[in-house]
Amino acid sequence: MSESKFKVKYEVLDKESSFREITYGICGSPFGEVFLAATGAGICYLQFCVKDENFYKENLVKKWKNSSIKEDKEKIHKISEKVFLSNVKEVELHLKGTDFQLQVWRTLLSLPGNRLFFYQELASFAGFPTAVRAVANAVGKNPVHYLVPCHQIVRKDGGLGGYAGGVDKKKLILSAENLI
DNA sequence: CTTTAGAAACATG
DNA sequence: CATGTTTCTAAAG
Repeated sequence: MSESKFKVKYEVLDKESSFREITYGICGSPFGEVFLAATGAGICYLQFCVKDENFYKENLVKKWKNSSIKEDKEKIHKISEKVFLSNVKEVELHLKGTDFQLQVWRTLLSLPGNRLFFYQELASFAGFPTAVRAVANAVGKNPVHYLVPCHQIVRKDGGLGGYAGGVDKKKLILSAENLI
């Protein structure tokens, strides 16, 4: 299970992004409910629901300023099946962030899925061996949970570190993938 | 209204 | 306490 990683294509946007139509919705997953959103190009937002729907909607609007969002449960449901019941290994992501963030996320995506990593290791791989804190910061900003394996990164002192969806969820996913 | 400067914050070691 | 980046706020221009 941990061997099969997603193949991910992703696209980078400028700060002044062009108009996008974003579809969003809430759906189930093996790890609880998720808020999922996608542009025509791919998934741009995926978070485990720990707050109410409005919180994520606001976030979405804030991040993708020039875009309009609309709900489409069916479409989102379809996407989620592709992600979580993955017979399909290829998923399209549509990420937006600073160069630094993108590089960190890219590194995360290239990580082998069969073991844990320390924040420090990640920093080295990303090319910023001394910028651990900055990297951790970027990891926290990752808009697409689970696909970008931010849960695979842990503290060096044995602690789990943080997780936007809650540390419990982090633990849950890790044990489901036999990494812990 | 747009740009700039500075400070605080951050999922660490 | 250092590290490097982002984000927020306040003050200019």
